[in-house]
Amino acid sequence: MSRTGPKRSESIRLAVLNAADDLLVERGFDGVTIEGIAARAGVAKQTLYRWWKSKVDILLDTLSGDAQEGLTWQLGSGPAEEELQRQLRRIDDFFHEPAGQVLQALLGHAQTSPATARALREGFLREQRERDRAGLRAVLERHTCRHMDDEFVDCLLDLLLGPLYYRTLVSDRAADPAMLDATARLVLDMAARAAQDDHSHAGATNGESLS
Amino acid sequence: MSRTGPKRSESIRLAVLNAADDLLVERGFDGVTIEGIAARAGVAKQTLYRWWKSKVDILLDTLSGDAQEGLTWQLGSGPAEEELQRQLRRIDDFFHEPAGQVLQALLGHAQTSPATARALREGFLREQRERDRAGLRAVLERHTCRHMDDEFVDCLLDLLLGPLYYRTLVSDRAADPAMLDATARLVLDMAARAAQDDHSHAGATNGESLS
Amino acid sequence: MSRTGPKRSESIRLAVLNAADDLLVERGFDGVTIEGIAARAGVAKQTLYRWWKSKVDILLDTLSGDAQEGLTWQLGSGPAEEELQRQLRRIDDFFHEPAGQVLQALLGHAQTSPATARALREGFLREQRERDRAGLRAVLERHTCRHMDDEFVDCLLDLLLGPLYYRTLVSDRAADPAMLDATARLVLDMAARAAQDDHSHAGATNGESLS
Amino acid sequence: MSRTGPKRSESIRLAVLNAADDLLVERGFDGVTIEGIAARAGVAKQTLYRWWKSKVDILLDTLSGDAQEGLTWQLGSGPAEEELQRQLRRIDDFFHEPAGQVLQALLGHAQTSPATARALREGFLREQRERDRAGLRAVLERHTCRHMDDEFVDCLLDLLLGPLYYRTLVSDRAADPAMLDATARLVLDMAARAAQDDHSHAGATNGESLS
DNA sequence: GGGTAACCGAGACGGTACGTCATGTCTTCGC
DNA sequence: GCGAAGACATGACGTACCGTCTCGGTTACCC
Repeated sequence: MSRTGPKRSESIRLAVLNAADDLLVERGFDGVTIEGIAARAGVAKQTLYRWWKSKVDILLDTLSGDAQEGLTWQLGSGPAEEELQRQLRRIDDFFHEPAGQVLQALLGHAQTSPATARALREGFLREQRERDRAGLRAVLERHTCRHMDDEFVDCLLDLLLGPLYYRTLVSDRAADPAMLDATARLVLDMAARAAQDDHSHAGATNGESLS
Repeated sequence: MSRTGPKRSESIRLAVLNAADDLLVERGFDGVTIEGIAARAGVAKQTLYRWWKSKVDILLDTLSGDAQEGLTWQLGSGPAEEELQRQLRRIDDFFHEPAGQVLQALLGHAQTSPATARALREGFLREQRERDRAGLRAVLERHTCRHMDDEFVDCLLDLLLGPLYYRTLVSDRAADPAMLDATARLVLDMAARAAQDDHSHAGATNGESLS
Repeated sequence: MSRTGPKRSESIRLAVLNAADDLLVERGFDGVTIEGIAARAGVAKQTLYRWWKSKVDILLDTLSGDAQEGLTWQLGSGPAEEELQRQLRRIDDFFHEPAGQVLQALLGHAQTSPATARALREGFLREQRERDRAGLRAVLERHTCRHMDDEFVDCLLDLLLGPLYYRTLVSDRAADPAMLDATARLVLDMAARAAQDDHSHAGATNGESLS
Repeated sequence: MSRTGPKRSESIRLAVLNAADDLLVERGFDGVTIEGIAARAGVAKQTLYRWWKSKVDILLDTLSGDAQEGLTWQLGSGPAEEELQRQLRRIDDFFHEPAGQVLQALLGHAQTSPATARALREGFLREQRERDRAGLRAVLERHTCRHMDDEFVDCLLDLLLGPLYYRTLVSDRAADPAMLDATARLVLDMAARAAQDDHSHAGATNGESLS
C-alpha cells in the first residue's frame, strides 16, 4: 500500500541546488536566502520547505554531489611524497572551486551553529574522512610496507591536513607550496619512524606509538 | 575647537561588550543581535551604531580585551618540547572559554564575510601572530641556539598550530594530547634539522631551507 | 454515447456537506477551508473542486437541504396575529441552528462578494422569498378576506422580516418577543387598512396603496 | 517620566486609512490586504501592525472619521413624517458612498467574526445607536408632545431601520421610496398610539406599552 | 470477462498573504 | 547638545491555503 500521487521532481531538485550554489558564489553565505533560491530556481518557497529543513540543508545537499570528486584521492605510482603533495594541492585547488566555497561557508557556519556542525560532521566530513583515511593509508602502506591502524592514520591525517586547513580558514594566506611539501615530508618521516618501532610492538596504540 | 558635552561613557562600553559576550555564549552567533545587545545592556540602538559599525565590530572589540591574555605565551625554563606542549594546551583551553568562543565565532563568520575576514586578520590575528612568532622564536632559539628568520618561524607556526586549529574548527574532536605532543616534537625536529643545515647557508630562504 | 465508469458517490457528497457545516459551527466562516473540509471529510481536494466551484458553493449546497424545513411556514388555524408571531419566532430560532449559522455566514460573505450575493439571491433567497410570500399571503387573505397582489405582500414582508433580520445581523440583541409581536401587529394593521382602501381602487399599485 | 522619541505620524495614519478605503471600494473586502494597504500607502507592514491589530481594525478606524457625518440626523422643522423619511433616504444614500461600503463590509464580516462583531458593536454601532436614538426621540417628542423612554425609542428604531437594513443587506433590492415612507408612517402611528396610552401609565415598560 | 472511462485519495507544485523579526536611519524629547 | 526611546522603510523569515496538476488504484459499465 505504497503512496500514490505525483513523484518528487528531480529537475526541481537540481534547479534548487544550482541556484543555491550560484547564489553562494555570487553573493556569499548571507546572500543565500530561501526566497532568493526560490526566485532564482523558479520554484515556490513551500517546495523548498517541503524537501529541505533550511538553507544549510540545501547547501549540504550540494556538497554530496559536487564535493566528492574534487576531494577524491587519485593515486598514481609515483613516490609517496609526490602523491601526498599532489593531494594537498588538489585540496587547495578545491577550495577555489564553487563546491569548495560551499564547504568553506558551511565550515564557517558550523562554528556557530551546533546543528550545522553536527550535520556536516556526521554527513560529509565523516565520508570525506573515510576517503582520506583510505587514500593516506594506501600511500603510507606502499611507502612503509606496514599495516597502519585507523587511529594512527587519523592522527597523521590531522598533521597532514591541519596546516593546509589552518591557512585556508584562518590565515587565508595562499597555501605555500613549500609548506605543503614540508608537511607531506614530515608526515612520511613520522610514518617511517613508527614503522621501525613497529618491529617489536605491532599492536601499539596511537598514543604509545607517538611517544 | 575641541568638542564639548559629555564624553563617551566607558561604563556603557563595558556593558555593551559584556552583553555581546554573554549573548554569544548563551545563544550563539546568530543570537547576538544589535537589538538584543541594546536591550540587555540597557542602551539605545543608536548608541551602538554611534560607536561600532556592526555587531561583528562589537565582538572584535571584546577580543582585544579578553583574548590577549588567554593566548599569551607564558615562557618557563623547561625543555622546549614541554614549552610547546604547554602552549598548545593553553590554546586548546582558550577555545573553551567565552573569549575563545568569540574568536571561534568570528573565524566562522570570516569564512563568508570578506569584511569580517579582513578586520579580523588585520587586527587581532596579526597581533596574535606576532605574539606567537615571538613566543615560538624564543623557544626555538633557546633550543637550537640559532637565529630563526620570520618566514621560517611563520612556517613552523603553521605546522604547529594547524593540526590544533583543524581539530577545533573542522573535526571538533577534542584535541588529542598525544597528537598535540607529536606536533610539538615534529616542529622541534624540523627546527633542529634546519639549524644543522644552517652552518653553510645562513640566509637561506624559507623554501630552500625546507627542501 | 453515454459515459461509463463509476458514478458520483453520494456518501462523499454528504460527508463533505457535513464537514463544511461542522467546521462552520466550530470555527467560523474563515475556519472553513477547502483543505480543512477535505481533511475532515477524508476526501481529496480535487474531489471538492470536481463538484463544487468554491467553499461558498459547498455552503450554499448545505442550505438547500437543511434550511428549507427550518424556515417553512407551518400554518395553523389560529388568529392571524399568532400565526405571524409564531413564524417570526421560528425564524429567530432558525438562526441559532447550524443551518441558520450557515445562512448568516453566507449573508455576511455576500456583503463583500458579489458572486456570493448573486448566487445566494438567485438561489436560496429567491425560493425562500416565494415560500414567505405564499405563507404571508395565506395568513393575510384569511385575515382580510381580500386578494393581495405580490408587490404589496412583498412590501409587507420587508416590514415584517426587516426588524428581525436587523436585530439578528446588525444589533445581535436577542430578538425581543415584544418587538416581534408589535411587528406582526403593525403589518396586520397595515394590511387591514389597505384592504379597506381596496373597495374603491382594486388595482392600485403598491406605491399608491401605501400613501 | 513620559516617553521620549518621535511621535506617531498623522500623515501616515491618514494615508493608511485612505488606502484601505480605496482598496475596499476598488477590490472589495478580500481585496483589502495588509500588504496591499502598505504598498498603496507607501508604508511598511510593520507600521500597520504597530498601530492596528488587523485590517478590520483599520477599517473600523476609517468609520469613526467618515461615517459619522453621513449618518447624522439633520433635523429640520417639517412634519415628523417628512423628517423620518428624509433620514431614511440619507441612510440609503450613505450605503452607496465609500464610507457606507466600509460599514456594509464590516457588518458582513461581523456575521462570521465574533471579534469584529464585538468591536463594531461596542464602538461604531453603539455610538450610532445613540445618535439615532437622540434623533428619533427629538422627532417623536415634537410630534407627540410626550417623553419617550429609551427602551421604547430603541424598539421603534428597530422598526424604523429594520426594513431598510434588511433590503440593503439581504435583498439588495434598491430601497423602495414608498416602502420607506410607509415605514416612517407606521412608526409614527405606533408612537402616537403609545402616547395616548400614556395618559394612565406613564412609566410603562417597553413590553407593556406594546401589548 | 476485458476494456475503458471516470471516480477517488494523495499530494507535488507555483503562488499570495500572513504575522514576526531584525536591520539601519531618522526624529523627538529630556537631562 | 548628547543620548534614551522609538517610529519608520525594508526585506527575509516560516506557515497556511489557494487552485492546478499528476499519479496509481478502484469501480462500474459495455461490448
